[in-house]
Amino acid sequence: MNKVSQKTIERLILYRRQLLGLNNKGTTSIFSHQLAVQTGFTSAQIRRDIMAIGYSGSPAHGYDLEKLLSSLNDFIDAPGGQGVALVGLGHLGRAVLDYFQGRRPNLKIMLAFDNDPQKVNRMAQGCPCYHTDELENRIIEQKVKVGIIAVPAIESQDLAERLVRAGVRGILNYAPVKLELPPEVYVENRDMILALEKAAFFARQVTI
Amino acid sequence: MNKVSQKTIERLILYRRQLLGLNNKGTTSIFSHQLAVQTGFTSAQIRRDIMAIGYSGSPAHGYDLEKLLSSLNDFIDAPGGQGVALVGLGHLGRAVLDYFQGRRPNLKIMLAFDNDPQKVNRMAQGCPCYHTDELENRIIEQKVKVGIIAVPAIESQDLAERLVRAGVRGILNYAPVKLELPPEVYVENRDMILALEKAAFFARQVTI
DNA sequence: GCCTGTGAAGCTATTCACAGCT
DNA sequence: AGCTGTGAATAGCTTCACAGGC
Repeated sequence: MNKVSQKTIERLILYRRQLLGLNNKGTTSIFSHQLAVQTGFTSAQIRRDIMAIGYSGSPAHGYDLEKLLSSLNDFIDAPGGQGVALVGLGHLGRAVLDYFQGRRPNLKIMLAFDNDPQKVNRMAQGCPCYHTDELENRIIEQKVKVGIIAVPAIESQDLAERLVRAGVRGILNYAPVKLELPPEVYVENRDMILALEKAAFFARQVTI
Repeated sequence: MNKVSQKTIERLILYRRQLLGLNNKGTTSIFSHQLAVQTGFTSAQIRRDIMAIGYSGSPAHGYDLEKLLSSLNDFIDAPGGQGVALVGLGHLGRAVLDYFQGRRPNLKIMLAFDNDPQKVNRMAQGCPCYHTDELENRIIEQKVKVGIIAVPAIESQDLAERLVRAGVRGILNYAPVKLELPPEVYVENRDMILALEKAAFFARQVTI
């Protein structure tokens, strides 16, 4: 039941989000074709993905919302929750906090780091910010395994290496840089410049 | 020679970035296996991609850097350059300006929009910010075809529709929302929350 | 010898389509 | 009748491996 592709995980996360919304509205069950309309995937795709996490619906009533949500949570979330370290508290770092903080009960940005004395030793959206000098110590102390790189390109490789040395195993990288890290470290690249160049390219293509 | 997949375009953009760096250092030609090491793709992949844009190297000298760059530019960029409209000048919008502005000569964020009177009718990183009420008029006037959604989730659908009505054909969407837009509009989703959930998930998996 | 360009093979991901259930 | 679960088919993407050229 384990070992799921990156694409599948992305969809599972989106299903969960959609289902949480429905759950709040009082819906108690759903068919794959309904979720398909709401998420933009095909119903066959959804059935395959749900199969992959080992949950089964019933042909008569579709998927039980509560149970499916709890299967999704079990699959996606870490048992005791996960802490995240945010490196860089510039506009991007603050944007990440704005968008994210409090959104996922099992995932919390527990530490932020920056060099700016104006930011160091203050709270930002419920998250303490420390000087980058303290990065290794604080991360080891808090046993954080997930990091976010939100610093300028030039600083990103060095800080990523320091995260990894402190035990981080998954990095969300916003800098437009290919990080060179040991292969066991997972890197999710969200290159801000690439994204815009790509959108601009396809704005000119005839879709359809 | 046209019609290239999303994945191919992403790689082409990264090749170009790498090659621009080499060009500045005075390199004049490169073999696919060298670019492979520098970018982390395979040499066969690189040769296929370069084939797709209709450029040919020589077995003896590899790819001529100047010529390959100019083929890449011809393929990736719009002939007269493209203007971009940024909707939302909060932390995320400013981060986009910080990272992007001045990076690509053929792509310029020409307009920003926000509701905050503190921001309206001022410049931010060389880009004028107008009130959101002016969105349609300004975009039509400037013939902008690319938009960036950097507003809270709740506002994103409405603003995306307004962009499209004003003629925008490609949208970079940072909000954690599936935008419902006509199929001819290209949407590049960069859901900030999904990215972090995904990185957290794979931080726990045994890569390799 | 060592490169490029590329047909063919191999993989991965998605969709089809239907048996089986209620 | 209308759903799920899933084998089989298809589509899409990447790598292999080698002919041909300098």
